[in-house]
Amino acid sequence: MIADPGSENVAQADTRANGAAAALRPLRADAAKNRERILEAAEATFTAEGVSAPIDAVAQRAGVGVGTVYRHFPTKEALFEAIVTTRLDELCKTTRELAEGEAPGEVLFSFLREFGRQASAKQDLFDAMDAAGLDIKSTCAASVDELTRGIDLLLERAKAAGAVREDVATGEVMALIVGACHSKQDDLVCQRMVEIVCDGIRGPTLATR
Amino acid sequence: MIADPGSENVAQADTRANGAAAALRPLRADAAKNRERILEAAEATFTAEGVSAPIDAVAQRAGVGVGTVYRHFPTKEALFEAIVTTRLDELCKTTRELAEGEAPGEVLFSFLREFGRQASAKQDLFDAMDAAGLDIKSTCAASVDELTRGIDLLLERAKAAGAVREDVATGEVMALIVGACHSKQDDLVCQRMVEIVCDGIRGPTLATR
DNA sequence: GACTATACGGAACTAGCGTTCCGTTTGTCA
DNA sequence: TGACAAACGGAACGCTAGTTCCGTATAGTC
Repeated sequence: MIADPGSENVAQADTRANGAAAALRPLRADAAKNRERILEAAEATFTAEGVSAPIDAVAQRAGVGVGTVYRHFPTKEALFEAIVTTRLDELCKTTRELAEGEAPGEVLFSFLREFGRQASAKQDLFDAMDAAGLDIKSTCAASVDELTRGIDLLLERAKAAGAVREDVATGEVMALIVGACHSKQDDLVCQRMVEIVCDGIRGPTLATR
Repeated sequence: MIADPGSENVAQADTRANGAAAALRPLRADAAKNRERILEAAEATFTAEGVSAPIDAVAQRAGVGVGTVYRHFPTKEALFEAIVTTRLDELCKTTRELAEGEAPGEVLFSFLREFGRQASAKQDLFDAMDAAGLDIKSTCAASVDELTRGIDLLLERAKAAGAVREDVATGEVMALIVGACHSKQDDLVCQRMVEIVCDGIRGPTLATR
């Protein structure tokens, strides 16, 4: 179940409606239901097959025609963004909730575990991060930026508490976690890799550097 | 310059020649030169643009027609494999050379640095590892397996010397390095990420675990 | 120099996928 | 219940990229 980023039951993406004047007209009941179905089907499809899955597959899973998909989302990219933005925003919320925690080191590490869990379960998240690194023009960029700021806060606090070495950057940590969880391995293996990364960014090791 | 994995100047891939009987006939001089050109162009193209670069781009860079490319390599995949196999085999050779080294810990880490350097410079290598994780039927799989065994040896020695914790697996290390270097960042950032991974697999940290 | 197997070039074919178009259906409201 | 705007379905279009085909060119040989 995916919530609209903005208000509900509003034909935000319907570019085929009568221009800008109709932009805020409420959706008809069947249209609202279909929009929801499409979002759910798209999430399931992209999660399972990655962003390269064809729109037809999404439409079929949602039980609608492709035309209906395009009525709600003007391009495939727009559909993708609607999903990923939601997911990124949820992760953002998690950083804000965690930021209040008392042990900044453990706060950071448990967030990174959650981040890894999501990146490994949802192929599309990885794809989104990937795309964000390549071209910034995507609408997801705003959400990625906000998430980056959220993680940055957790990281700075952990550094201040001495739980993490000073010389790691937020982008590096994000790239490491996402990269680790990209090679579709067992969830267990992903968890272990995340732990290795966490250990890597802790304070100095016993071994000679 | 890419060497053929097997013998030289042999029409190994020319499926359009007169069947199996002609399989080992020496290539004509111009054909041998073109084959070499195609391999070089393909390496440059895939390195720069990833595996999704069209065959036309390779042909154009090589200064030949697409038909000529297909005369030498029956599919795009075959061309890709010819290149990646060569690169993987070189990395394998590196593991064997390093295996003789005296400080197993440093041996492993310097190999991982080299591995990361290659993965970050050559997008195609990443793609190859990616594909290998998904479907094993590819011919690259043999080379990936051999490389895995080579790294496994280095890792076991490093463990035996106490330079690396016992609970990391070869596949994890490989996935971490490749993953870290995938998100096309600066070379410098990649190096830093590799160092973080190296630290992560060293012995226990000073921080509480 | 002539002959032939080998190799070449690139137009044409094929397949997949994003997107559009338009005739048909349906929810909503008077 | 009838009218109409809103929404639907899916065939059709256009583009990209992999692969094939065949007429032409040429290296190698006698």
